[in-house]
Amino acid sequence: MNAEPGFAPNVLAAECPSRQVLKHLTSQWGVLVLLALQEGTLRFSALRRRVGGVSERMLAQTLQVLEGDGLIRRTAHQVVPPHVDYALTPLGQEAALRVAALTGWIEENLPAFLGTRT
Amino acid sequence: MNAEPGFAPNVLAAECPSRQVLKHLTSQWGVLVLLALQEGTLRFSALRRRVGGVSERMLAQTLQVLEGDGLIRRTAHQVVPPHVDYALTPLGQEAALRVAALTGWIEENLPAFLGTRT
DNA sequence: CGGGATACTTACCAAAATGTAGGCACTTCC
DNA sequence: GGAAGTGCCTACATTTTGGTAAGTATCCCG
Repeated sequence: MNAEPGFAPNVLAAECPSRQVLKHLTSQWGVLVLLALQEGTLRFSALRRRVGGVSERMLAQTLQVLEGDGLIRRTAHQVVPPHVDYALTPLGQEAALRVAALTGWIEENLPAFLGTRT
Repeated sequence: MNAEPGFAPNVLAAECPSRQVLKHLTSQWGVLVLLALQEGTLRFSALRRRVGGVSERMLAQTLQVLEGDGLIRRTAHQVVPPHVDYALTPLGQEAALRVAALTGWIEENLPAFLGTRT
């Protein structure tokens, strides 16, 4: 399909916009949120409980960034006790796959890492 | 082999040591260094030129962290104009594969990301 | 012999990331 | 009525990250 960028995206180039996306995706909490949402839609406080150690502030901020990149979809139900849920978009699901591949590999090889440190 | 951890590594848990490894691997410069070294051994200044926008300070720091995690191997040749090269260890190569899968996907889908932002 | 390259380190400083604490508006549960 | 839960936001403080500049020792190039 078309795709005539005039330039090839390259993360090794400082000016490439892909750098920003990379930064968002690989941010401390970005990775974990993607991972948590891979299992299904979650609401704010459930997400907060799922992702160990995240503060409300950082969770809210991270969610906004990821939503801005089109990776997650935020749905607010106008009911009295606020009810909002977050889910991955198709794009987000693809991203989550790659992220999960990385984190899964880390978990599997954790002994190897712990071993290198005496 | 054996593998009776007594606990399952889980990045979603705040106390899990895998969190540290994840942080190193997904750090701004960590990702890019892994990527750059995937193509082959490089020496310090070549690496610096390869990774756009990195400062000497951050490159040196990043290399030390990744070396500490056993992802890269540093080899210093004791010659008068200093000559040091950096290469991926087998563990580092596996990590680089996953990281490259993520960055490659980002580069391919960059138009989709740029599109979400009006 | 001055300038540049090599591979760093250290000191100093600015900027970004992140945590803490409190507020808001309203409901339900006890 | 009072406490807790919901989904945030804002202000303030601290921690981490990252940049700049300079120093080090030695060699090669012109």
